[in-house]
Amino acid sequence: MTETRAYHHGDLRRALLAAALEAIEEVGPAALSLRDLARRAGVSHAAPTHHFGDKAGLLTALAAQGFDLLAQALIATHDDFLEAGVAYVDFAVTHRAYFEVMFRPELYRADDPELLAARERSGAALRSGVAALSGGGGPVDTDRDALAAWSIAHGFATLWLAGALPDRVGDNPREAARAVLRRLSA
Amino acid sequence: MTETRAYHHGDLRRALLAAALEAIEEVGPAALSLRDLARRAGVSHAAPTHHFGDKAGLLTALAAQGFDLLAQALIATHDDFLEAGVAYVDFAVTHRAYFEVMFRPELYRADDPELLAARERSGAALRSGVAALSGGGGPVDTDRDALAAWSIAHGFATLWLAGALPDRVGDNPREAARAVLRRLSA
DNA sequence: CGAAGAAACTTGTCAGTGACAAGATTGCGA
DNA sequence: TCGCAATCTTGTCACTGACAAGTTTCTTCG
Repeated sequence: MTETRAYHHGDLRRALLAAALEAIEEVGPAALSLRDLARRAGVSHAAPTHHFGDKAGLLTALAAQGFDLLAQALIATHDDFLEAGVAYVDFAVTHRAYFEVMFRPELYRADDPELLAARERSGAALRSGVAALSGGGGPVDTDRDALAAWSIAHGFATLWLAGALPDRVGDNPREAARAVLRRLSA
Repeated sequence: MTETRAYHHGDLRRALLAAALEAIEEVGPAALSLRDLARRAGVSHAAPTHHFGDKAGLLTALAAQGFDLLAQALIATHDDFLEAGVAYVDFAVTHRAYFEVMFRPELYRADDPELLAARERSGAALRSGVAALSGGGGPVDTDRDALAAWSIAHGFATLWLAGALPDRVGDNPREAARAVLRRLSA
């Protein structure tokens, strides 16, 4: 296992994405440096260009991958509203780097087809969970309910990540999120 | 009224903050360039340093001013929960540049005393509005209710700003926010 | 009034960055 | 095995934030 292999890294694209996740967790998506990623991967400063074109290209790939992972996490809750909300917050905290890129469309190409498809998959999974909640009879407005659910989960997640919440909320995001999300289903 | 006055702009600090608000609305807070602000204000590229030290200093001042404006907007709703929520969303949409900086603490000095004080004023105004809602008797948990209210308003606001919401939500943020916020008070 | 010192701003410079062009190396299919 | 395409490198440019040092204006105080 040689330490440095000249030319043909073998899996540079994947290595760069992994390095990007690390770097974003350290300095945030805005301060991300392509040259730093190249250094982390042990390649020259221009190597990333070949795989992603530019910085926005790399972040587009990351965002698409993130929406895909989020969709999977939501689907795994099997249309349980509360669990879907908790999973949403859990995803944001556990995959912070993904989440921070996903909702910053000015950093990537929001019209990328692959990304749009993955984004739609998460949206569908979310609505599906909400539809299960409001099945209890009476006139329901799934669209509005889904928007409310998405808002409360997304708001809690972003406030948590921004460190804006007071200490008394505790250090367990899943538990705290569950308590907050319950206010909506009550 | 001379067009260019050498030395002593007169109100450069304010001019730079105003230029920053403009620039952030155009390119976002991350892509903000101090040199661009200097050009907009008609001064040399190093002039901003004297007033703010560095980029983080400028954004700290902006964030503090933003929290102050938000607190005023919330206080003006006189402890009406729904109106406070609508005002929160309205602030985010109307003062997009402020809002985008305020909740990106990695961009500024989050331990700045003036900023902390302004932030605490908004927090108090928010809790005050929620306390008014839950005054209807029964066991109440104002902390948790305030967190839920903050989450849903903040989530809706950030999703709106990120352009993540589907078209069918419409183009009137106040109206759409009111419908969503009502799901919490019901 | 006027001089000293502080405040405000400028010019000059440096390392780091993203993007691009052009060239070198390697793997793969005909 | 030969040629070509994919992969990666070296070199370069304009731009940026930060800092150092100098210049101009304002203010305060003798």
